[in-house]
Amino acid sequence: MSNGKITVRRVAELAGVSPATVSRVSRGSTHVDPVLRERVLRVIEEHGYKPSHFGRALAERRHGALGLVFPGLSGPYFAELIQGFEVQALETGDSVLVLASHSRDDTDATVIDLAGRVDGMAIHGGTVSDAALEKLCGMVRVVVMAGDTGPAHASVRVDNSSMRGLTRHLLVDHGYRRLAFVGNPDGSTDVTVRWEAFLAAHKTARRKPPKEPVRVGLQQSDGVIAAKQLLDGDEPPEAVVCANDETALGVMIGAMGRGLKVPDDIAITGFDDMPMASLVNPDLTTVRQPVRELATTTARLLADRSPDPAGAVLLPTEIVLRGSCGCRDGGGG
Amino acid sequence: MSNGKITVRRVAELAGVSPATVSRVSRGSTHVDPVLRERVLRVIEEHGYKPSHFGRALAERRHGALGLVFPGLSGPYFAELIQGFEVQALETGDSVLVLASHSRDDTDATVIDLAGRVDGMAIHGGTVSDAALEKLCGMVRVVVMAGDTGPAHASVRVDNSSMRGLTRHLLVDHGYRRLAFVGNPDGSTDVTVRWEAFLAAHKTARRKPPKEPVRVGLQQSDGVIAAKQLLDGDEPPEAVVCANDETALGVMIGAMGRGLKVPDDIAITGFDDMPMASLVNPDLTTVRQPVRELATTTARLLADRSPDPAGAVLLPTEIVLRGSCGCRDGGGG
DNA sequence: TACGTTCTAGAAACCGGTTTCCGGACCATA
DNA sequence: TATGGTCCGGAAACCGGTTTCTAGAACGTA
Repeated sequence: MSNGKITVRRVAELAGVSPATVSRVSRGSTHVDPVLRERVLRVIEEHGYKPSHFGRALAERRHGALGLVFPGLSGPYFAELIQGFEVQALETGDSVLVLASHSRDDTDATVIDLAGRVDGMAIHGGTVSDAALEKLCGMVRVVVMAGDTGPAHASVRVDNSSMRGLTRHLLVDHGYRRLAFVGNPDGSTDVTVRWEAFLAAHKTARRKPPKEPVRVGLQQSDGVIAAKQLLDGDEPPEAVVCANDETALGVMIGAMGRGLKVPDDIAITGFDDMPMASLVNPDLTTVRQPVRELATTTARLLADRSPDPAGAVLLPTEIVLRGSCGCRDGGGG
Repeated sequence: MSNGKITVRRVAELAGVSPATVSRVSRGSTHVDPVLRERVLRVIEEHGYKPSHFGRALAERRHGALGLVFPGLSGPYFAELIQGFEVQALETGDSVLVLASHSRDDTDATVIDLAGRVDGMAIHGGTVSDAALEKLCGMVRVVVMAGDTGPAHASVRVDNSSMRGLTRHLLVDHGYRRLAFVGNPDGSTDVTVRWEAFLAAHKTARRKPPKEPVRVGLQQSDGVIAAKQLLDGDEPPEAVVCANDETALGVMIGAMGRGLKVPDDIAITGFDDMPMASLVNPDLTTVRQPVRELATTTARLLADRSPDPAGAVLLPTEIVLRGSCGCRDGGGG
């Protein structure tokens, strides 16, 4: 009925009490005479009074909202991330403001603006410039996820070093010679670290350094593009190490489309262990990372109003050996 | 420096003017003496004054934010949707609050709460109950996207009836007998309409009604699950019509994993025309729908402060015939 | 009966901008 | 010089809750 336009003072008037009492009742806090409380509650019920977020936010000096900044979302990874973050935020009664716009240059200004309407911000690695990040830390509580750790902000990330063990597995256990890396190390912190771990594994195994990575995005379609580049050229690799499962699936689709057999003709690995990984044939060797936990931990850190400013959480990952690398040949079919 | 804690009155004090003048300068609106303006601007610059969204929202009686309610996001469709929506919202200076939580029962309450902090809400079809929707319409401007059209709210949707032409193509042009439908008609309005178009095409072609749909979700992994169900049973279909590209890809992966050839052994079609559709081998016959336009149109309708309350926008779609249905046999490789 | 304690409820200030209203200054014209 | 119009800037009210402060009532105790 009444367009949500009813205010404390109006309710107070209707119930014959003061605004203060209405506020007390609506917050359910301090002791109020049962008779008055009842009267106020009836008016609230009758007129559908909802306290305005404006006024409340202004008075409480808190927005009741968290910001979430992405590099442009796509794929199951970000879906899981946003969903986990949101569920956790709802838990504490916070709303979620997302910023997934892509253009890097105006993003800084947009991000700063966003900081003005939230109590805390979760920022995905590689999304904002260092200058902007520093400014943000001065404005609101900031948690960087899947990015660099720093002194001014807290961070939550996963242990990407499992990529080292996975690479070692391909080099040593399977004895593959030529490995290719698919993913852009300059694109995100995660990929940077995975690429470095890939390099390190080569060094440890005393192999000559691999070729330059195939610098593509993280979507399935990027995997198909990478496959074209890798498989149609001279000297295709024996194994393709992908920055995530999405691109690995894309590479696999590209390989199969060319009549190649996985893993006999070419081995492929991913990173994430998303649902599809265990459903393809052969099923995908990958690294399991706790994406949802990454999101919920971040949200929890932001909602937590404790004084400590920073801290670095590192979530464990686990290598999952399946058919696509050559283990259990023949796959799951 | 100053934790964003600086207020109009403080700036006014420092610049030796009244808060009113500061407000005027910061909004850049009415005529102010250049000398005073300059003085105020310098103080603003020096102390990094940013007007609080609280106060502004309260005074202007507008949040400067739009809500976006999803059934739980995943896949390129929702990624595109949220991104398009956000870009358009930023255009008008609005922030975006997303609600992607899945549990239907508490969602109603959450959605109502969300309505209290935004100026308008975009609601994806099949996300909230009719009762909640009605209540929302009384609170804020509402646009339903990809859902039912109604008298109280505006709506933007795509022309799903192309599914009818696509089905006809399979039945008549290719002469396939047994068609299977993958997707849950009770899951979303889009799928409902596509399923009905699928049925209608059978009736028009005077074929006997198809079997019950394979009721799975809209993700790639759901397609793999559907493939298992369809292909491992007796009497597999000659063609599989999927509710979207994601599941179609999943079915295709499942089919290939079983050694089947597409389209010779089994034809497959999708809906969306996402990037992957043209990259697989054979490339995917599908229906192109303008997802980004769906999002931007919705956001534009919400930002538009014109008085007309409702309206129904129907965006055109286009059948895209490629290799996976049997046209251009041999595919793109 | 008088005094002190406790508890409740209303008045008023406050959160931080915006905007209306009004007085004063400046300029032009009679 | 007097008067009318225009423009500018400050005081104050307002947006809608919350919270502190205080007055008064009720109750218990000396």
